[in-house]
Amino acid sequence: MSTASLAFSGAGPIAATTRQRVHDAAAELGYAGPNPLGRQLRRGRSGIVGVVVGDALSRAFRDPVTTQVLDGLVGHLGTLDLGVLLIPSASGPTTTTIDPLLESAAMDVAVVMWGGAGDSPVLAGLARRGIPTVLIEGRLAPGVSVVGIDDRGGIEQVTRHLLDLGHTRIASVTLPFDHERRDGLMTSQRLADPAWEITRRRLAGIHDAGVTPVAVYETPASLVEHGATAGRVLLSGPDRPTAVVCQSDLLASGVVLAARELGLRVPQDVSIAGFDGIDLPWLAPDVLTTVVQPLTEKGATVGHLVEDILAGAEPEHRELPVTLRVGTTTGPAPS
Amino acid sequence: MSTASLAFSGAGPIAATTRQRVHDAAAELGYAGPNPLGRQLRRGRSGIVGVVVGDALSRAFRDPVTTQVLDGLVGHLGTLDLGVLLIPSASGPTTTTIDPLLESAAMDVAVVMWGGAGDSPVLAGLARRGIPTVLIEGRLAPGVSVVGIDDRGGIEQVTRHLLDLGHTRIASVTLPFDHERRDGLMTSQRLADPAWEITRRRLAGIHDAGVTPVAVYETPASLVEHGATAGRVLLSGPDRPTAVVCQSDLLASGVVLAARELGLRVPQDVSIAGFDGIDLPWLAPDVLTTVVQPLTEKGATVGHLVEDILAGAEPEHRELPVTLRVGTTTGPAPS
DNA sequence: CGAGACGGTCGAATCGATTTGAGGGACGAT
DNA sequence: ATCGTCCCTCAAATCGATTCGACCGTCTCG
Repeated sequence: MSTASLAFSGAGPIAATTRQRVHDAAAELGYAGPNPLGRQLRRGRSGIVGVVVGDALSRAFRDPVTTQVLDGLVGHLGTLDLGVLLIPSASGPTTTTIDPLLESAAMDVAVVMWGGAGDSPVLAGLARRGIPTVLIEGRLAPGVSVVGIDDRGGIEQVTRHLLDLGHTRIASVTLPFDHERRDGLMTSQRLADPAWEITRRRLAGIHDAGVTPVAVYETPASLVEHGATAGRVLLSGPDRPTAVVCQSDLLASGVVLAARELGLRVPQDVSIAGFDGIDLPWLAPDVLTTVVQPLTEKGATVGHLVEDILAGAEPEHRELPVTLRVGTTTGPAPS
Repeated sequence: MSTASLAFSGAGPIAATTRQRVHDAAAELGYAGPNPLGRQLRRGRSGIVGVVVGDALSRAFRDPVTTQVLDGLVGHLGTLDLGVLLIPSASGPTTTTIDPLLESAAMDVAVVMWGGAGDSPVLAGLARRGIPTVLIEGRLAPGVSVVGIDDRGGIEQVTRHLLDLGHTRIASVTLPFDHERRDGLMTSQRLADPAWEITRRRLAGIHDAGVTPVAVYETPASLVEHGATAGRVLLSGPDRPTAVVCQSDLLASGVVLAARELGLRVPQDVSIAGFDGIDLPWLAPDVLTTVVQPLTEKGATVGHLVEDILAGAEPEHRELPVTLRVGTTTGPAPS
């Protein structure tokens, strides 16, 4: 029945009386409105954006960075009547198993958060299915859109801030280097070449400022507890660094907690800086010195790219700016 | 082409040579595999479970309770090849606007988190579309499945724990009473009847223990900062309570921070208890006394109910147990 | 040697909404 | 009064995979 379609969609010209008649009949027959599947098949569009979260959801969701970007994305997609389908991707060390959803779920566009390495089986799978992809914080690649930030420049900026304060013994706590997600001080060999782009760039930022970290600690995930572990190791050894540059705010918070635990005053005894600019209400009265990235806007930007792609635009790369926010956790180097 | 279907699905009997021939032809034509929309239409199933989050995503995701349940749910649904579609539902005070996704997205079952009141337009909309619904922590209603916990009993238990420690002046910090989400001390009038089931039940638990709170503070959301605000008010007034029972761990953490801020020792000067049993690594060295609910299992239980519903089972109600975990934030009442 | 059984292949109908194009009715204008 | 136009209604084709049933070839057993 084509008239019924018009009656519900309200698209074509239709008499009010006819529409009413259709609606009455529908109610009588217990018809609950158009079946979305039919519409989607006809349109050739599912109205669904798959969001591939490159980590166990439990862990990814504990990071406000992920959730805030997701919020910005959902917010923008909502205005376009696009839904977000959550696709976990447990990319274990050697696991090549791809979530079946990635293989078979209907989606018009895919968004990959924490894309990691460029050779990811996730990206390969999406490419094979011919699904346009937007990457968040990944390596630039042909055919996919990428939204990133100037994290290298941001880290350089915060490192210079520490140099200006007179620090010379600077350590760093990093995000995972690769899917192995090790926990511990870095060997110079492994240090050479992180497989994960984000870790590599943020590490490079320190060198851009002309600094070679006195120690580098790799954590298995951006979580407070891992930051605390790192902090205990870095701050209790001999030749304690006077400043610690962390690749995320959660890690930095952990280091702050470890410092407090060890009886060190922040920032008198040790300066600690983070990255991301998330809310840390429980760190009060301290305010973390950090590089603020526009998280919600990042999500919204991804949404815009998705919109453009659906409108037929070419893949594109966008880089968002970051700003240094000086808080109370960094101060002059102890003399 | 029906043979092609068989070749890809591998379901029916098919000769290896034919399958190979089909695959070759597919590769040559640039055919990327079966279109999920066709399959879904034919099957009459979309393979999608809509998850309605009853709050702004940014806020909901900041609460580990939500994300952990979601993780448990996604984990179980993943084994069933079901995808999770995120549906925000900005239920403002008087807002009746329903997210268009709720009206038009394809989903086989809906899960409503933080369902709130039973008269929710969300539930009404789902019922009208005839979509089976699983409610998390909502009011029992005919036709919908509900997964809940014995929070009333849990609160009673933790209140008795405080009574045993000799406390008599007990205050409470609550979740929102309704969509107004007020922030402040409760008037006895409003206190009478919280519209939101979860708040009502947890409040009732205190009374079950034979206690009438000396003060009740309503917060606009389960977040650390709101707990801190509540703590500052409750703990700085005259006739300071010696114990505070909070309806969530995040709220309790905020109260702990407020107490520290005011120079009060926990638990010597004031005992503080929470609810949920989430990880609070940054509260160290304190361990929150709290009522632990099995969050991941709760999500998995919802997943099971979804599975059963898709298999044709009737709506069902499940209640999960809670356990009291005594930490370092409660102690004998000051004399 | 013939008939039945079986494995494999293919055609056609189906799921449900959309959309195009044709047809019919009513009203206004000449 | 008749023609033209406009507005509405409706039939039919389409999107793509699935599935039932028909058909054909071969193999086996009597």
